[in-house]
Amino acid sequence: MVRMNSVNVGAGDVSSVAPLQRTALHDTLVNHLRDMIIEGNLAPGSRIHEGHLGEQLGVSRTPLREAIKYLASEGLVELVPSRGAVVKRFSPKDVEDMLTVLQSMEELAGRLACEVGSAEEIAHVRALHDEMLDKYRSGDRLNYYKLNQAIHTAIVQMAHNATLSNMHTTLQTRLKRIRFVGHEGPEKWAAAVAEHEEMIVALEQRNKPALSEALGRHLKNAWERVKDGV
Amino acid sequence: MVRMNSVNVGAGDVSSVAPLQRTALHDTLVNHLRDMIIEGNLAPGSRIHEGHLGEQLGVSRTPLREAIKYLASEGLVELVPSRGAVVKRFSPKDVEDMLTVLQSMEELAGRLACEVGSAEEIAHVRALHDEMLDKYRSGDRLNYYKLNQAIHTAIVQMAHNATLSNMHTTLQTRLKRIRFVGHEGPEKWAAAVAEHEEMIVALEQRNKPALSEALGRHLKNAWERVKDGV
DNA sequence: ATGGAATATTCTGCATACAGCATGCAGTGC
DNA sequence: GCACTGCATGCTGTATGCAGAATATTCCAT
Repeated sequence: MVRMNSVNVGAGDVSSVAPLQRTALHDTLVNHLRDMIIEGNLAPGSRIHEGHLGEQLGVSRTPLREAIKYLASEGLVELVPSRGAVVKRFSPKDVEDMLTVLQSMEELAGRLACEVGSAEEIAHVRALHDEMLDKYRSGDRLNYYKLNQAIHTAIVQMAHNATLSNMHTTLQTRLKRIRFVGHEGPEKWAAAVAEHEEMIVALEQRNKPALSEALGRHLKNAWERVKDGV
Repeated sequence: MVRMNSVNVGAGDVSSVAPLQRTALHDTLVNHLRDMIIEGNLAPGSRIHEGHLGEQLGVSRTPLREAIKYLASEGLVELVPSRGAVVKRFSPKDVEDMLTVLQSMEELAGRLACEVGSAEEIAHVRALHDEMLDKYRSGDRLNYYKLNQAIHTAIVQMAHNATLSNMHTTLQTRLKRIRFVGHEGPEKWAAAVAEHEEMIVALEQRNKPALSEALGRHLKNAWERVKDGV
């Protein structure tokens, strides 16, 4: 759940020289595997073959295994003793459960954001929103989707609560696999955009209950909209 | 965050022979290290020396490293590239953040428990509560504490939401290190017990808002009570 | 032909070995 | 006397090797 810190160890930092980003192999693998799972390259329910996968990626089994353990804790894979790791398969009930928690988190984040978010942060979210509207108008679904996610993430970030951010990210990641399926029709899409507009307004007014309620409703509706596609 | 399943793989399960509990070393280590961290055997901020620790526990570095990666994802340790793992140190702000999220989760759990909890489950919680009262009256702090935790866990369990349970457990574990410090005085202790009584009543009446509110207030107060001790 | 047992194979789990990076210390130049 | 460089040491990160479990295969019996 907590993303690993790629701490930059600049011994004697000279003025403003950017310290180079060091990355351990197992860390890289965590991200790579996560992407593979989300994008479906590693199908749910399928076993992860350390030997093959390692060879395919050009790494030995050790860092690969370490990455798998990390993802197991994140809930993306399941560890079966003596049989290795399996990409976790989520039942509809699992997904509903996650959404319930995610909704609760976003509602909390909304309230906190209204309290402690800075004017700059709010402006930033507004900017993202406007950009998203552009993508909506031009029918650019992929970038619409990305900005959509970015907005939700930004609002959670505004709560300035590290634990909340981490857990939200974890859930959002798990659900990405599901949500990506959601290619809703024009009218549903319009409804989603309208909800976003509501959210932004509530945020700009720092209207806690309104934002919280809008976020909750938005998520609930988002699920209703894509439900059939799962 | 998700506890590893120690799945019992009985190849050819004969009638009702208890399948032997297979446990992988890295899994065992996860639990062991977690306990060590919670109990303070591994001090916050201290580096984890793979060589020494492994020798001390009688295991090689490989499963130890795997366990560390798992705990890193859980947020109990931090991975520093090329310098290994460090037991995470939580700032007061971190603790407050965790409690904010924990509170939100318990409130949610309370609402769900009122909805979907069975009568048996409610009776079970009541039993735990009565037992806890016994410990309170006899001044048995340790068992009081354990039952206290058990009650909160049981209520969350009643929500029948796996994700919520897992995340709640993760947070509760992280905070255990902190909460254990809480040796409050008699009057504060009495207040905590009173709050619990309130919770049970609300649960038995399936009074959603009341239970949710009581849980939230209880946690907030619990924090106020032990705050100074941190 | 089919079910089952014995065997062969494959894969996981753990240990060990090796390479590279971090850190502390001594030595040298200013 | 101070700072910087270069070396030595220790630890992390990765690869490989080996033992045991799980699974696939084959062969025999019915």
